[in-house]
Amino acid sequence: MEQELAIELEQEKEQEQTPAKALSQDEVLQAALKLFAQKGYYNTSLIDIKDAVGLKSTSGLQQFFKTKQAIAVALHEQILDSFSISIDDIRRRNRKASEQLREVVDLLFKLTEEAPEIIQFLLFIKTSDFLPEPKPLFDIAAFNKLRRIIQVGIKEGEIKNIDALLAYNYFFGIIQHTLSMLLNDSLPHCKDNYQTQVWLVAWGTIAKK
Amino acid sequence: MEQELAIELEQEKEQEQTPAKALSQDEVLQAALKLFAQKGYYNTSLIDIKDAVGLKSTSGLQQFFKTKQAIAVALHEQILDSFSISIDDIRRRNRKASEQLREVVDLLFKLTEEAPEIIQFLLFIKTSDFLPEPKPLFDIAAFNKLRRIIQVGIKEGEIKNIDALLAYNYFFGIIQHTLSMLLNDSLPHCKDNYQTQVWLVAWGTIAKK
DNA sequence: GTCTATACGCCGATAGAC
DNA sequence: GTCTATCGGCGTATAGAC
Repeated sequence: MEQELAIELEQEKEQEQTPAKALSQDEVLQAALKLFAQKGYYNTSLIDIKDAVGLKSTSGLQQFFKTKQAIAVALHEQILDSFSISIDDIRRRNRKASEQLREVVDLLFKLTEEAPEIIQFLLFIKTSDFLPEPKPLFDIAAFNKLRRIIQVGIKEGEIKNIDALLAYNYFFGIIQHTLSMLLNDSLPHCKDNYQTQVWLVAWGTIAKK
Repeated sequence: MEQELAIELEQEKEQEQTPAKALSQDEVLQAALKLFAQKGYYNTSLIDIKDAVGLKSTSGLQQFFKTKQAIAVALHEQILDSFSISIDDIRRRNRKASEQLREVVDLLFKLTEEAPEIIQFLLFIKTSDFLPEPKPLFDIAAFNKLRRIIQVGIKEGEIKNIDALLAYNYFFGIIQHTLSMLLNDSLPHCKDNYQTQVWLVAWGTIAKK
């Protein structure tokens, strides 16, 4: 009896390779992010998520998030907010639109290398999968900040005097498509090469000649 | 008795407002296309589809397609094939890469106006939703034909001497992003305006100056 | 041959007891 | 936090009505 109990405790100890703490909300989000990015929202079940964080039952997730949808929504907000903050930071540290956009592009490429799931989620997740009605572009803070950069660039004479939305479209159309191909392994990953080259072309579509 | 029969025949006749036939495979595909484009693959149930084609039971769909997945696959093939054929036609009728690409762009804009579901499906559906393993880009005939146009353009000196994949990336990055915004109503629909303007910018990224 | 009604099996999300 | 139970929805299979 006592032995059996000891063994059970032993096993329990081994399971908790994570030293002491139980489980943090952020671990759940991180695990979900990976899974959503890999397999998509609908192909990811709560069972997958609970496995990824080493829980025995999906019920354990409920302390953090009531529903699977709530996980995706939280993730979405967190990533967009974080990106938005990065943009603020970039705008603070640089004055010219060209510099700001260059840093944004650098950030996106860096993330694509180091945390592809984030880019996957940021650019290619269909929010309609987990949001009742997809948020219009203009309600997204990060988008508006990028547009702002372009508007200022136009006013300051750095960027061609065209509709800011069109300019956004040209510039980020190229960037986004490039990232997409990188994520697919359709383009080889010698990043330093592209990064400058792609930047030059994208900037060339909107720069005042 | 005879009267009843007569009435029944009468009713039957009225039901068949579609002259004679009951339900065609293409009707199913068309209905599914609309639904998939609107709500996505997973948010569309067979019940939605059967409602859309006016059936009383989902079983009626099985005469055409064994499974829901089979519907999506058939749709995917049909659209890609049709697009591929259009490209062949365009290549036959034009000799210069610039003319060919211009016509491809015109076609895409036209479809975006007249049959947005097709563009939605063509450009923005995640094939991994219904294909066990997503087809690599290089196995898609239409993609390779577009790339071919660019390769020839490079050889003939029309297009800058850069990697054909990168050129594809620049050109269609802009086009695709534009179509995406049109589908979202993020860009107003005064197409004649954009179409030429967007084309010029996209072509400018790859044209030999 | 074309469609309906019904039923089965499965899985996922959620709630409650322990 | 875990386990168990429930509930609902979906895709699919079958048998039969017209």
